[in-house]
Amino acid sequence: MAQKDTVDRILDAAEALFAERGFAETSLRTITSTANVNLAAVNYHFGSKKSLIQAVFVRFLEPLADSLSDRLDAAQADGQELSLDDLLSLLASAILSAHGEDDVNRTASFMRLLGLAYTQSQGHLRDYLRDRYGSVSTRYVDLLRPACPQLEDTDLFWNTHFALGAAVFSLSNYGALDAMLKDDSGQESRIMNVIKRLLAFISAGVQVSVKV
Amino acid sequence: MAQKDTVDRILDAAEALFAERGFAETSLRTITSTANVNLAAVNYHFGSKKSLIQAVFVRFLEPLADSLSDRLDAAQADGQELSLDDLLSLLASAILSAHGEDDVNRTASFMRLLGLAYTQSQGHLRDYLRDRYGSVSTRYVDLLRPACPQLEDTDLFWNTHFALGAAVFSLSNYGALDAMLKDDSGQESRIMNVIKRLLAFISAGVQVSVKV
DNA sequence: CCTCTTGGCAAACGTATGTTTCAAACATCC
DNA sequence: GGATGTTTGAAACATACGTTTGCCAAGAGG
Repeated sequence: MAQKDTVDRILDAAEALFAERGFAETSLRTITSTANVNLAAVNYHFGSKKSLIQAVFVRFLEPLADSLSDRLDAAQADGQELSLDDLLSLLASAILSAHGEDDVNRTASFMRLLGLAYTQSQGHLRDYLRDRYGSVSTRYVDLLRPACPQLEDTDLFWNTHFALGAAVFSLSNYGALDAMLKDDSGQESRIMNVIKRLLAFISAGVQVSVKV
Repeated sequence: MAQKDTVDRILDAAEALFAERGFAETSLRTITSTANVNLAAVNYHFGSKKSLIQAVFVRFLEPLADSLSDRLDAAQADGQELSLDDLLSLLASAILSAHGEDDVNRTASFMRLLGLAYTQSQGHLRDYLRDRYGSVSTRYVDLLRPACPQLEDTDLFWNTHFALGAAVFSLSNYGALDAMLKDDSGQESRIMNVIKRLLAFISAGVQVSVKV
């Protein structure tokens, strides 16, 4: 099982380092020496750095997409409609459970990666993720529509992206923000409470309809 | 005035390229050849790439900070309290006017930079900006408190960061989102309308209080 | 006229990066 | 147990980067 070991050690190291410093700022040498594997192992097992980046995302998104699909199946089985808050907490718990609730830091660091995937150019990643996970996300958004009957499609489009921004930004900078809060007020936050706040914020914002 | 020309050409090129591709992904060679100046000019005029990055931010933030201060002065002169919506649209118009409303693209691309400053590690930038513009931002947040009397300090802290995330994310990806919307619905957005939507979204979300 | 400063230019420097190579070690199967 | 295919290891490769250097042109001041 030497191979699986090596591959996973590389993925672990890459995931943590990418989340911490970004893609371009993380060299293969840093990754391989953190993972205690030979430099050439990355190109041997993954082919290139680009493919490594994609593999990191796939390893996280695959269970998430499955978990989200399962929960949607279960929730839709009753036949009754899902409310906005149902849908939001369903998504939140799918994300949290995708790799065990215990490892909340991993979730936070994945949110950071998600943010990076958007902000850092990495066009190849965006395209790759879209055509691999587009159907799940479309299914989710389609459920949002009847949950917010007062919204036009354009309202829904922008509101969901505002919400996505709030989530990605705040969770991906959770570490820095928590430190800032502690500086200012001496208090410390717990990530579950922040997620609760975030869901409330999003829920209120998403329902806003704007006539232009 | 050969110098000012060179300095500004570098700043223009750097601003656009950084916004488009990020800091690490933009080389000095790309910047200088876009700006039609010699490679050594960057290190001659700015000292280093780090200082160039800072200079790009200062060139944008300085007028913005001034414009925001002025507007706050003017608004506070009447003596009457500022509502949340007053404060939000005041900030929005300060940002838009900081470099002329005509060049909305420049504002969008600056939002992208702002997002990068958060997500890309660039610790030096974060510290530098904080101690240079911390006082203006503190002043603004202090006005937010009485405008949302029902909020605890912790509510306000997280809600403002959620709002910041929504703004930075959506505006900095405005180009991509607009294209996506057009693909989906054939419609096209105008950025002023999106800003209007964003303000409504934020206004609703910020006022949410959460008991934990 | 000479000197000194400022800005620009081409070339080079040193380093770090992603990738490739090739031989050695290892595992697997007949 | 030897042959075969797979995985590691150390080294090299080619390239791209930020930065530095040394020289030249133009202008200012005495």
